[in-house]
Amino acid sequence: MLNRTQIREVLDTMEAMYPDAECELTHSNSFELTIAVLLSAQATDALVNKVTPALFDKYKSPEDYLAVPLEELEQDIRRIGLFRSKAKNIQKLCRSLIDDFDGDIPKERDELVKLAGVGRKTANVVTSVAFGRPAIAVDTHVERVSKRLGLCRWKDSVLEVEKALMKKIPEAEWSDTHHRMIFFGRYHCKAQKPACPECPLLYLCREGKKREKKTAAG
DNA sequence: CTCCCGATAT
DNA sequence: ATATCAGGAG
Repeated sequence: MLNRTQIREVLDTMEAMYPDAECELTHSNSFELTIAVLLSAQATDALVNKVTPALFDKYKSPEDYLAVPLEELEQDIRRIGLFRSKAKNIQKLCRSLIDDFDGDIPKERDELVKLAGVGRKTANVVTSVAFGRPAIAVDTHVERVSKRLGLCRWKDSVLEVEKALMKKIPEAEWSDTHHRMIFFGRYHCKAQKPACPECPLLYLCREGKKREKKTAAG
């Protein structure tokens, strides 16, 4: 586990690497963002961004998504994967937006998670990106990076990772750090082929040092 | 815990 | 061929 000084070095290094890291899901309002994040479960942002332009052109309101048969919406998002459950969740989400939330995406996480297909991670993204609330959404990248660097314990659940990060990172830096960790994980500390040899954080990374030994021996 | 699931990288 | 991708529901 990293100490205070090391955590500061991690935050500063990531800021230097990705000073302008931000949400890469294309969207023009909180409703589109929520749909995009829901669709991005177990899919890459790049793929979601290929599908959403036509999708957002066709469906502009909750009513629009409810006006077509489920099968039609399924076909419109099929390429993203998990399309049956996602299509069903989108229509359920739109129904409850109209019935329970006056047609608007709620701003609080506790309200957001009541929507179908919206769990804690998606709610954190929406409340943070769309409404500027401080939050750390722990996705696959944030979890992997946090565990490799030692910002949390290896055995931590996703919620425990989030709590560890919120405790160790100043609240004012939550949202920026969150996006920088996404970029760091997506483009540098990748799941399959991490760039350890050229990593500025290798000196304090348990996992990176292990990998260095491995490649040196093998 | 399992299931959902196509696209892409390795 | 297999792993992974801005997870969530049952």
